[in-house]
Amino acid sequence: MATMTSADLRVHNQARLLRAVHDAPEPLTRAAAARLLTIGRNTAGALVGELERARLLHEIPAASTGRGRPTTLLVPHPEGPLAFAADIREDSWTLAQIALGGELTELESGEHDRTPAVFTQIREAVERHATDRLAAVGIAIAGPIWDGRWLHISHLGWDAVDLDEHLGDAWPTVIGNDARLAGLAEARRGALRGTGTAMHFHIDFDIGGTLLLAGDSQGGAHNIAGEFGHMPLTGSPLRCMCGALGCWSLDVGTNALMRRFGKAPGYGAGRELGREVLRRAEEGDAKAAKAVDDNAAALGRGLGALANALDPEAISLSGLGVDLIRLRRSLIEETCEAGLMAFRRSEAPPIVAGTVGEIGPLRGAAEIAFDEVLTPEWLGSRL
Amino acid sequence: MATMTSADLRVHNQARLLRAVHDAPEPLTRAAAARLLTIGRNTAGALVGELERARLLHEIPAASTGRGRPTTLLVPHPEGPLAFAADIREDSWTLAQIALGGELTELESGEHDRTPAVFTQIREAVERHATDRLAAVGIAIAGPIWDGRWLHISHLGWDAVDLDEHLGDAWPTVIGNDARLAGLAEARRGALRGTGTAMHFHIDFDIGGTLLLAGDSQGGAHNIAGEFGHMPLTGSPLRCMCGALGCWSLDVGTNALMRRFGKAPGYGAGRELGREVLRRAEEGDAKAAKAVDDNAAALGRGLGALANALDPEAISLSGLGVDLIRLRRSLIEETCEAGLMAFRRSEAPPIVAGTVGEIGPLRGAAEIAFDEVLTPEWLGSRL
DNA sequence: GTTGTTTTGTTCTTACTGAGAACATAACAT
DNA sequence: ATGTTATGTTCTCAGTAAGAACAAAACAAC
Repeated sequence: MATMTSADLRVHNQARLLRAVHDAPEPLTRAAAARLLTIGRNTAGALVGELERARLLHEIPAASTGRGRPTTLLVPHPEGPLAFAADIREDSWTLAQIALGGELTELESGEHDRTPAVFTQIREAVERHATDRLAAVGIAIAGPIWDGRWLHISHLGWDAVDLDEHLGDAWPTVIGNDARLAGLAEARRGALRGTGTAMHFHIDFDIGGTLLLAGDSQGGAHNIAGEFGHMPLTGSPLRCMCGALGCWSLDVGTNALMRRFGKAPGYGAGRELGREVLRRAEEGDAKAAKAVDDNAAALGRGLGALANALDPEAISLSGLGVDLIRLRRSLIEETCEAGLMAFRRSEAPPIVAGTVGEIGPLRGAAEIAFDEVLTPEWLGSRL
Repeated sequence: MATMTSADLRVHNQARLLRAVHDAPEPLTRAAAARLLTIGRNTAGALVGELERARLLHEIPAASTGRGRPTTLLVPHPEGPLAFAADIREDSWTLAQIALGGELTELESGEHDRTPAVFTQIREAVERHATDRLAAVGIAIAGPIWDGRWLHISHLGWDAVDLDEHLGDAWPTVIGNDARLAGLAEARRGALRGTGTAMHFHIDFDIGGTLLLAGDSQGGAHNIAGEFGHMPLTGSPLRCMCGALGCWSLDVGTNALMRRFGKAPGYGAGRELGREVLRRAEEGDAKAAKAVDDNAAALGRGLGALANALDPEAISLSGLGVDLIRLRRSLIEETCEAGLMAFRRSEAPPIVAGTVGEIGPLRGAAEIAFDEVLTPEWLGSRL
């Protein structure tokens, strides 16, 4: 609960208004915004007027919906702030531009050589596209990031890469784990919208996720929470490359599928094989089907355990998880239920596929970038 | 972010002030409170004045500490609101009265027959002691409580006891799981004070806990989060009485100790045996020592897994956990570290004994009761 | 013992906020 | 053409916290 003076009040309400516009699934009218924030029409008019003059919001005539004087639609200002979001995958990257409200435009993409030089590539791409409107940059990457600075990405051989050496400070830059950001995207604009407590899991080579509380991804002490894949939830006897024993990720994800077919669980190289296993399972190949079964069962078992601990309203999945729901929904639900405490079974959390899709990490990166902007502090300096 | 008018501002700041007084480890002076809330001395004077007139705060001369005009100490008003807190254990209960700031006075205690009749006993005890000052009642009990209403306490044979049938509505009443409330007490007034992200585990017959974010215990969708003991973290092959398989609680806690000595893991009956095992282990009995070793190792293993997932700043333990830290600190730390992802090991979260002690659940119950009071809504109605 | 220093309390003014009432306006319905 | 409905606009008003200036109460230094 921050300090609040009568002058801060205005900025506070303007931040609420901008947040409402940004979060709304469809453009908000000025009248609807006033109702949503429970402020008077006069106050709404004053707030919007100042935000328009600050080139943050723009009003356009709204199509009339019935009786009553027509109102205006609140849309991002044509000269308003933009966020850039980058998604770094195992050998490629994408840069996109996002406006207030979430409109996303892809700017550029490329390949990289699996070294931290990718950050230079991205920085240069940002510089190519940057204008005065660029307010913040968000980056999604697969791997843990200690305190937003130290990268520990075992499959790229990055041990403790110092981001401060690779990112410029020309723009406020925030970075997050791809699984966390995919979850954040679902919570803000996808399947988990409106939930109080929810969980998201992104299944790729391994499994990562995030606890979402009221639309916010929980970062923990070092902004490195969410490594649910590195809990021993399925009794695997194997040692994980993270250093611990029996991690859930050894049984769920593309690596787990690959291991079934005698391939070393390399990262980045085996995504095609993973897809192939799914395809063969769909076509009736028994060995592939068994591998998918085991993957789904291990997924369900872990979800049940985590639901006991964290009591989510809903659980969403992205990446391979979407395929697993499509192919093995009932198996996942049964194993999840078996792992739930008995009294929870009658109201088990729904397990749903994410609706944001492949661009989840990119969207999530845009969200954390805009979170830097939609603050009373930033707003106060802009007005 | 709630609606805020210039009139709400006053109540908002008064709530902040009362919260500061309640949370402060030592009585706050008016001048210190003004600095803490970063409000002017004039504003502080006005706020305190109104709170004094509303019989919420009282000012007494403060001992002077050096130069400068003497200030006043902000203490609870002699006619101010009180919370009652009850702690229900397996065969006994305690009722206490708590004032703003946390001063706790035990009122009454008794035994019960392990049926929901205990709630009638407590209600009658509350009525015996209630005055106009009683503002809210908080209850701690060992077992999950669905949506604050349905109790599922297997060791008492309570399947879905409806609290609404057993608690009156004469006072606002809130109820919480004892492990969660012990954790809340540590976060507000104990070893976890000031942490952003922390975890607490209460080890009794089994193990329960809570995730604490900025001093708040996370309840989940049905206020029933925190059943970390019912995750399969240690690879136990046994079925748990919760209905799931391989729960952590099968390896940690008094029940786990008892099982080692051929006793059925009953609840409530075996606490003495648990203490006896600890005593014998301290005296050098090999079998007892091994049982304690296994308990501590299983504890550490689970803590490591959970630290990977939730990235706590610190972990505190209560109940049997305090003894385990005393007797087997290094074993717990080693097994925890072995379960951590390698890159986390250099900055593993400290594992500390709770400092609130046995009355943790009672203190936590008082906190949730006062949380009902220290809101802008309650305050607004009182002023 | 006098004087200066430091900290806090008190008073008054001021800039600013959002609410509310009254009225104006622009659509649709009859 | 007239009434209804929802929204925009203008003005007044009660209320907030900040800031400046001053008063008061303690200690420190000489």
